[in-house]
Amino acid sequence: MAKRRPRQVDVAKHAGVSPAIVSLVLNGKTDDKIRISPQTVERVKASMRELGYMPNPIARSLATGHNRILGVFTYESVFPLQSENFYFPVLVGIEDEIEAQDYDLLLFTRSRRYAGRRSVYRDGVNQLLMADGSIVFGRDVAADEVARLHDEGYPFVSIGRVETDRPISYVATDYAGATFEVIEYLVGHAHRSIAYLGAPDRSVSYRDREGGYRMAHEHLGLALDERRVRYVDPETLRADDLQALLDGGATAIVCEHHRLAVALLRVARERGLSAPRDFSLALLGEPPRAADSLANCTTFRIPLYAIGVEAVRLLARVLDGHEGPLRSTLSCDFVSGHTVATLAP
Amino acid sequence: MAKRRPRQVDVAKHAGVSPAIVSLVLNGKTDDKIRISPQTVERVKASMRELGYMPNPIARSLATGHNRILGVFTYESVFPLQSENFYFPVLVGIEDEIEAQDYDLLLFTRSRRYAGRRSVYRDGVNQLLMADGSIVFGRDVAADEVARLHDEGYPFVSIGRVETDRPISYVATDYAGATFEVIEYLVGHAHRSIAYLGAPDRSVSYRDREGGYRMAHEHLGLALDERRVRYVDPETLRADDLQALLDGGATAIVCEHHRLAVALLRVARERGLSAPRDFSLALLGEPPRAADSLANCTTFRIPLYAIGVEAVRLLARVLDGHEGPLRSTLSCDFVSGHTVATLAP
DNA sequence: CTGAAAGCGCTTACAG
DNA sequence: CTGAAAGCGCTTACAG
Repeated sequence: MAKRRPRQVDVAKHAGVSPAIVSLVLNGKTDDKIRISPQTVERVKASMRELGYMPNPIARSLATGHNRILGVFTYESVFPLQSENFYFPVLVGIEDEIEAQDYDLLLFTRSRRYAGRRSVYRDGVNQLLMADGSIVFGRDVAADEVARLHDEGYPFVSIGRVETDRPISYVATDYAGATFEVIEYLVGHAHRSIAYLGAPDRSVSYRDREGGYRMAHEHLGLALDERRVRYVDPETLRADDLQALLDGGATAIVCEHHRLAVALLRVARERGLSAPRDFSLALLGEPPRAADSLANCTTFRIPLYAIGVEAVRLLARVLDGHEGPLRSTLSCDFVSGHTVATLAP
Repeated sequence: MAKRRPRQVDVAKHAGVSPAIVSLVLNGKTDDKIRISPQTVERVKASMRELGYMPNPIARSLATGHNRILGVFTYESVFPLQSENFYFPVLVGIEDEIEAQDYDLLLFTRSRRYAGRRSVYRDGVNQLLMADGSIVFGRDVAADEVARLHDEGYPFVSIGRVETDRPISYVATDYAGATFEVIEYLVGHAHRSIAYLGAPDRSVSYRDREGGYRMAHEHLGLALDERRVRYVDPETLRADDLQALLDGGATAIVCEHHRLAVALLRVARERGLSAPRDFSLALLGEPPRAADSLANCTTFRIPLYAIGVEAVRLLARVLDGHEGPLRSTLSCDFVSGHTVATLAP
């Protein structure tokens, strides 16, 4: 049958040299200090061709300690290959840049199958080790796992700021700044009393937005009424909730999440209310295309593709030996939309 | 600094056993014939935890000869991660099934950078060797490379039939059958004289369609006029070409490729002609969403997602030791559309 | 039931 | 300029 592939020794024997020479010729280390006679090089190359030799990349990885493979791990429950997925453009950016950096791309799809929350560790074993380095992302990057990865010395970059005391590398999105800008815009339209509708789960990116909201109040000299900051599940949002905010004097509402905004518009309709007629509305982050009711919403655009690209760039630098954490924060583009009206004095 | 990761020997020493025992415990080979005392197992596990040991997957790959990684290589110039890409749904199917089969997914993005046509071989070296097996696809899977892969004994599955004498595994699309069905449909609408507009490049999938066209003529007892079979570049298609076909008696036209159909409708419009009023039109394969002018075209749907899934299934069987080539041919769904009219007698 | 050894196929100091 | 050897970190027969 198919006789086993020739190995380096076979080539060495065939060419009458030692395996080391074959390795050197293979890796083109023939010009530096270690000089091999041109005839020898030619003889080795001829033998390689003749025997149809091709080096085993696994063995090479073991010997060198790297393999030019970059891994991608997501904490999302579903791999972001579905193009409607929020993270899909990030993945495209990652892929493009991994190609540009001349790496292959390993998608850790296996891990998904293991119970409970997704985890980089399976039975306590780091699943990323096959790749030279990895990018991890998802709405909820697990701070403890990331800390452990760091402590192990595994090279990785997180997409999304992670709250940990470890000096990890990440690319963050400036949700705080973008939210600040939205509040500024509302204030520029004469709003002084802006309600904040947040998700019940206070993940980092949400808290960053809220931070921007609070900072804007401080910097712009607006009074902040805590009764106007509400965390609510879109499922349970009632028309009464909206009414209460408006009765409390709010003239504008910002929503952390598109589902909150959709729910808000729905309950508004129940009462015959709409934006921007009865209240102004801004969304803190781009809505998915499918959310028709938000097509013209005032919001900001998250640079998803660029985030993916930047993550790979940082990872490449880490792998090139950069010491210390590497961090980038990318800003969002404000989108004025049509759900904010100037408040009549 | 970060002291190097503990290896198996370290655990062995710590637990006072030989490395072999650690390996056995690690791989749970503790129940079969080789029995290790429960205390020993516990001691080893405790040592592993204590030292924070995690096995090196590369070393394991080298020793076992596999790593539960499946590769994906495309002959397309651009990786099909762009969601508008024809092959994108195939990739999604591949990814889903690779996950289901508990493998990781290695995307060979590196190869793209190497000059000329895309190739599995870089400087003569098979780039796929890192993965246990791979799926290759693209509009033009290189028959010579695929033959070589087969001769080397590398496990792979091709998406798309490949014309080679080697018994390779592939999943094909029944373009011939689908085209047959289209012709049958046209004949059912009283057409007897059906022109065939093909691409100048006669890649396998195109020839399969043409085969279906010819077979349909034979089986349905239709005369086939070779002057009605034309290979033409969509760029150079002229209104005169259409006119000539119609003057020659053609009442219906089938197009191999959506760009041909778009071009055909364009030149038709120049003459004030349209389908299905002045001629009937069918497209031999689903148009991309962006092709508005073909939104209602009579055509057939290519089961792209299912093709990806099936390819992974075949590959998994090959890796499970199945001997001999594995082949699947998936059929397309006819889409009646609105570009075919019944011919007045 | 456990240990010592060879092997997976490379690369890289280290001698000559 | 080239060879012999050790090492990368595992697994798997093979002895005991």
